[in-house]
Amino acid sequence: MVDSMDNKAEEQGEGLKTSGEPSVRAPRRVRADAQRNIDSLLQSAMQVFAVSGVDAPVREIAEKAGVGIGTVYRHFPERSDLIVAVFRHEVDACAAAAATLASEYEPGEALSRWMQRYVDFIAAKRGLAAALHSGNPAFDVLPAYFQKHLRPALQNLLDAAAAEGKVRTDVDPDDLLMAVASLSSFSAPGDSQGDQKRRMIALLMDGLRYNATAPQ
Amino acid sequence: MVDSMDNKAEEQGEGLKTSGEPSVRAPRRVRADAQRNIDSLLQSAMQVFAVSGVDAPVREIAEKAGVGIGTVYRHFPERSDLIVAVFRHEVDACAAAAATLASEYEPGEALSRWMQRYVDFIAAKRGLAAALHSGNPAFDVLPAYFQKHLRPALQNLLDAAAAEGKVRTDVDPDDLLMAVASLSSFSAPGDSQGDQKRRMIALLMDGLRYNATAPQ
DNA sequence: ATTACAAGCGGAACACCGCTCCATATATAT
DNA sequence: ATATATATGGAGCGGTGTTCCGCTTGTAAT
Repeated sequence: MVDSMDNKAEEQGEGLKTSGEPSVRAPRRVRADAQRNIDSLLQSAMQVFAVSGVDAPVREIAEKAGVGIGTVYRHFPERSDLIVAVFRHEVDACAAAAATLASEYEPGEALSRWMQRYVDFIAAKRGLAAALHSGNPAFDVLPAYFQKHLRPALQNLLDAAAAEGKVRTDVDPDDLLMAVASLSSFSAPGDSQGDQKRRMIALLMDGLRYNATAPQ
Repeated sequence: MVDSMDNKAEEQGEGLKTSGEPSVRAPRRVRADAQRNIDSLLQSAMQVFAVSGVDAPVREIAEKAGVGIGTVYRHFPERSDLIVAVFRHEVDACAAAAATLASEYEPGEALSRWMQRYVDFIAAKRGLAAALHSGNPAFDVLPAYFQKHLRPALQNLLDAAAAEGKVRTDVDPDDLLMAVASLSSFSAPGDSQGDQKRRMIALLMDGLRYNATAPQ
């Protein structure tokens, strides 16, 4: 019952910014108007979640997208499905940013910039992280998705930077992702502006550069 | 409006297991039957939260306690007040365990056992930790309460252990509390039984013993 | 172009939630 | 025994997630 949501429309949610492929596979899977509504819903959900948090009412999202409630539940049978879909979408965007940055900057700089991108991503997902650990089994699949997509992205950046001797070669991307995510959560009481977090993450990045093979 | 909940009944919730004092201060503050209901509510809430998580409906708690919904809201004006009260209660219990253990075991052993107690406490509060970071300002007071009560408890254990040279003297109790709590959250996907967590915490404790002044 | 129909749609309705309100009941001081 | 401040219970309110189903529409075969 939980696993039976594979052929859902979530994967079809292209066209938001990375509409590379026309998203056609099987002969006419989803109707054009339906696809339009799905895109619109993901757009609206992303914005509403960002503003009002993941507890925002479904009706609000439906209204903003200009569709009825029934339409929402046709494509996302449960509220959590919408959340998961948005989360995946943003993970994809963050992973895609790695390739973009790698082509625009030299390896060390690309790595730095992507880490900042990643930190922003985690920070923005504060409310969602709470939902993640709320015991709802619907979110159990997210950590795996998280790791599966973000790990290779970071791996590439690390390899490129390591090839130039900018960073060490013995760091596990998973550890780095987890460590940064972990540091980004659990803020101390007096850390109002997140300064402590920033410092801790900066330190972590310095540790990454420690003992690199060559200064240049 | 948020700050005006000071003279609430939460503090009166004695008699659960540590009914040392009769909890009388001002001449007849709460009626006896009311006190009984408050205790019963805290008991029920603790059990229900443990079983069904902090999202459990208030009606269920009221029913289990054998009181009406109105009674719940008389003593705990908002749902979050009940959660806060239960949380404080369990923090108190955990802090109290420090003194008990200190009197029953030698310092090193007492410290070890209390850390295990603390880990259990954090693990059990998984759902609550999610609520904690959900942005609800009602929970803003909890980290302070957490630190204020648990810190001295741990400090005493550390001092006693340090006096016997069992542990280092340069560890900040807050850092230790935060580190363990942080490690207990954010479980990795493949860490089903929490083995990784246990290992990481054990390592942390070893670090605590590293460079202690004397082997005996 | 017409047609047939699966796919999609909207929103009333339902169950359940947190919370309010107030007529009623009761513990306590006198 | 009486007075009254205090406490109680639950119907009811507004809001939520989710279901259901009659109606609409895109699509493909004709």
